[in-house]
Amino acid sequence: MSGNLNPSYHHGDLKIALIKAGLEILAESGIAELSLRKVAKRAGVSEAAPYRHYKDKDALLTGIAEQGFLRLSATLEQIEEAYAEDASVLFYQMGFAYVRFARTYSDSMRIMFRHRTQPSPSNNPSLQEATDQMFNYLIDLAEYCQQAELARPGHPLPLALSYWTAIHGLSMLLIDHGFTEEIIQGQTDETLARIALDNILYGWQGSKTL
Amino acid sequence: MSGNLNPSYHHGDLKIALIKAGLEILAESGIAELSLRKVAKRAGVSEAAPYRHYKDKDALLTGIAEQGFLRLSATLEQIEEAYAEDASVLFYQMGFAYVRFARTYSDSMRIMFRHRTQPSPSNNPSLQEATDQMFNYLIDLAEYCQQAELARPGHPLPLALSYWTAIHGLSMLLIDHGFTEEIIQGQTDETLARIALDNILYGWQGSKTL
DNA sequence: CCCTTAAGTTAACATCGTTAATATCTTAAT
DNA sequence: ATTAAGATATTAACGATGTTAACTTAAGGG
Repeated sequence: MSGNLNPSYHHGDLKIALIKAGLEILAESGIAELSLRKVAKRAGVSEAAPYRHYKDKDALLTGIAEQGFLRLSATLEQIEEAYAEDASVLFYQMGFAYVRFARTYSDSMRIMFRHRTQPSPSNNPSLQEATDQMFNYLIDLAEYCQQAELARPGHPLPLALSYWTAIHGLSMLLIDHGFTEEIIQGQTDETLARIALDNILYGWQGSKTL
Repeated sequence: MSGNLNPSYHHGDLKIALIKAGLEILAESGIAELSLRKVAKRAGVSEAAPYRHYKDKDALLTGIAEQGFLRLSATLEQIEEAYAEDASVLFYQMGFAYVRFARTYSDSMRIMFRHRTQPSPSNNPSLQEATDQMFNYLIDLAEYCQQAELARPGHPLPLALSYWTAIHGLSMLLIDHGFTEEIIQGQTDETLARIALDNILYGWQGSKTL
């Protein structure tokens, strides 16, 4: 109950400490350096210790992904609070924030949206919850825009879905070099985000009706 | 000049054969089994032979990615030819085809759009060319839709960019389990694609003006 | 106090990417 | 035709990684 006499045994909260160690390595050295062994060493345990808490590396990565979704949620929440008064500003700022998050924590993004052999939602309720929490800020956004008559009425889900696919696609193409110079022509992230966001709102027919 | 007396030496077109072997492994066993050593063995050479033709594994993967872009281009070309007469149908069918390609060749997609340490376009002209060729079918699509007055006039590039980000984002979220059941609610790929595509065309304001 | 069980350790295995040293084939100049 | 040079391939080895097996230690309830 009191302090651990032998600190190498019964770490106490190793499961959480491993995720923390993983995030530190990610921030300091990037995804290429993120091995189970290094995570274990940084957490101060032996290389096989993580297996008492995570089935395999994939399971630990899922834990890290969950943290990523929580941080992204927190970011979007801040944006929502900051710009709640003006739905139009909120619409653009939330998109910018998503792209900025992807740029800043690109390795986290890759882990959050990496391929998982075992479909996560069914097998991992807490990851599912974190994902849904993030998505709910997009639902909120859609509803704000409906109230401000920026978006058609009806179910907000298809609106949020469209928003996510577009801004997520842009983010991933940006961080993984999917664009060639011929395509982006030297334009900044924000300019590209504005193009995508304008289109979400007005569509290809867009300026015709404006 | 005549037949190779010793078939283990001077394979002849090993550079191409390695990509072919990689694609075979990808199709048969998936990305998890795609190691340089296995690729080499399947091509009938020793494990270090690939290094005469590719700087490292990443370089071979880039070659495989290039093939992926060429195949995707070919797919989009077929769609363009099949539905050229009706821009609206072409608009939707091209999106469906992109999503279907992602589903069918999901491992190829992950390699095509994986993170590259050295930004590919500058260092790899042929990959850049393959990417641009694919994107040009989206430019074509935008121009068709402009002619049919489905899209506003002006530069087609922002239109194609919006299209790509949205349909690419949807595809990646689909194949890497980015969606939870709460979000997609059991809807088919095509239904989800239709939602995204409707939005590209009409935007969030969409049905209000229709 | 002992005994079960959870949690951690060490050792080992197979696989992987990569490099060094070596061997073999091809080619072109002599 | 000979041979030197260069391209291409092989074998052997190294270090790192994910993972498992066998063993050890700590914690807590009867």
